[in-house]
Amino acid sequence: MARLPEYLRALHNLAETGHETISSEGLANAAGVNSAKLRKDLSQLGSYGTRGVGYDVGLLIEQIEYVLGLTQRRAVALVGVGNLGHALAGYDGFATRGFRIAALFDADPGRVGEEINGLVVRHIDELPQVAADESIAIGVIATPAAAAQQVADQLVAVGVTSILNFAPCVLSVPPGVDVRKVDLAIELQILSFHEHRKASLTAFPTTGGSALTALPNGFVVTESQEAIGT
Amino acid sequence: MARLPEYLRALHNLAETGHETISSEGLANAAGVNSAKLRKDLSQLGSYGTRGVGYDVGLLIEQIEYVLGLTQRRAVALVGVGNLGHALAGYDGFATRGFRIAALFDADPGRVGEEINGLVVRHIDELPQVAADESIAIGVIATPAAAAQQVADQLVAVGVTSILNFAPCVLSVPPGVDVRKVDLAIELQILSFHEHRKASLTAFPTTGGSALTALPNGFVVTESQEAIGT
DNA sequence: AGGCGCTTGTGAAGACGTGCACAAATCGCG
DNA sequence: CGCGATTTGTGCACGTCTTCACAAGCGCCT
Repeated sequence: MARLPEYLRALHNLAETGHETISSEGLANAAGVNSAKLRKDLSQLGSYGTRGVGYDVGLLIEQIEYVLGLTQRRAVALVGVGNLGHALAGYDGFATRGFRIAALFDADPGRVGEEINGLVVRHIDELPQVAADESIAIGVIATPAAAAQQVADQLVAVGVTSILNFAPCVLSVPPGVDVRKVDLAIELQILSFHEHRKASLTAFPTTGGSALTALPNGFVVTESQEAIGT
Repeated sequence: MARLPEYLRALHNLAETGHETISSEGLANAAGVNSAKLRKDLSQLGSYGTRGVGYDVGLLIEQIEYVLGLTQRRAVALVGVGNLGHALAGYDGFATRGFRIAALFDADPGRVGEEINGLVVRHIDELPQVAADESIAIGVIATPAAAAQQVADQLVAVGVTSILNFAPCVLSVPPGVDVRKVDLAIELQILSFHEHRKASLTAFPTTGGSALTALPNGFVVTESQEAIGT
């Protein structure tokens, strides 16, 4: 389930503040979800808490990390060291949450050789050699949209089976390869939609706005703050 | 609907390549969704294509932009000019897709005064004055998790009603304020989960892996490449 | 003018996720 | 040792989203 990482983060917070056990309601609050949903998610894990007491924080962390495959520190290849790629290369959230950026690549010869956070940027053509040394299963694409598909093909060719794509385009990959897409502009556009809806609702509180302003069969958006699918 | 921005991007691509009309199936392919789903989404818009022909690309772009509230260029305030915030401030995808970064803020005096992409970083305490000048409805939080809640409160206090949160924590905001969260590490962890699942499936193809490796009532994940909710 | 092929829009069925409400289980205390 | 307070795990019902399949409509060609 896609909510597990959120639970995991909340659990780490709780562990740091000294909690040894946590009730489903407490954890649900910390993760921003319904407590019944959380219990159902955790029950699917097969892991069990203790009735009357709650869940053992340490044990639950172990379980979730195991299910997420975080017991091994996974090597990630980052392609595209532009504006965004630069920030990603320096983002310590990856290192602290189970991942190791193993190599940086770019197609621009002007960027090759640059050192970021202790890692040297290599040319994308060196990808096969690097992949032969390190077992890289996850690739991150932070290139312009025009280059993304080609990079994806190259990643797949060297055995990458999971791709995190920041380029605003749809990638086509063979079956068995997972792609997750993060489009920052789309996130803002969704917020803009909410803004627009709110504005027209206050303007025409009874009608819900014109047929074009708000959608005919009124989109009622409940629980926000959840940007996770699949 | 949260898929509209994706359609919009695909439509812009089509417009640039000279298409004047597009069938639901063609657009569905470009956006990476099912054609029936796309038709249903568009029919809810109230906008109509022409049977036997398809949708008018230009008209559809107008309609979607209107529904998303992109007819006005929205002003965005970005708080936190660290690693990630720096990249966001320079990300031209915002400017080209309907948004204008109106102001940059940070709490670190050492960063105040720095100029990024033509904008000067101001101290977070100046937020009320800036908000008085410009009508800012959307805020982006790119601070460390420890500061995020406080920043969110400050944003809400000056009238921001939509927040895009990059900090790995849950924000609590009053009703009427929308929050979308993007956690880069979580995206990778979800991919890691897929990796783990794939690895155990190939190891034990018949059983689907041990009860802990893969989930008991096997998660079959279809259609990936969709990271949008709400 | 008429028919044919193509495409939209939508009804209906099915899958899926969500939340309630309660039984089962555990701990602590008298 | 037993009882009550508390919390998990889950059956059930409900609403939403997805997908199929097809009728209605439009343009083009003869």
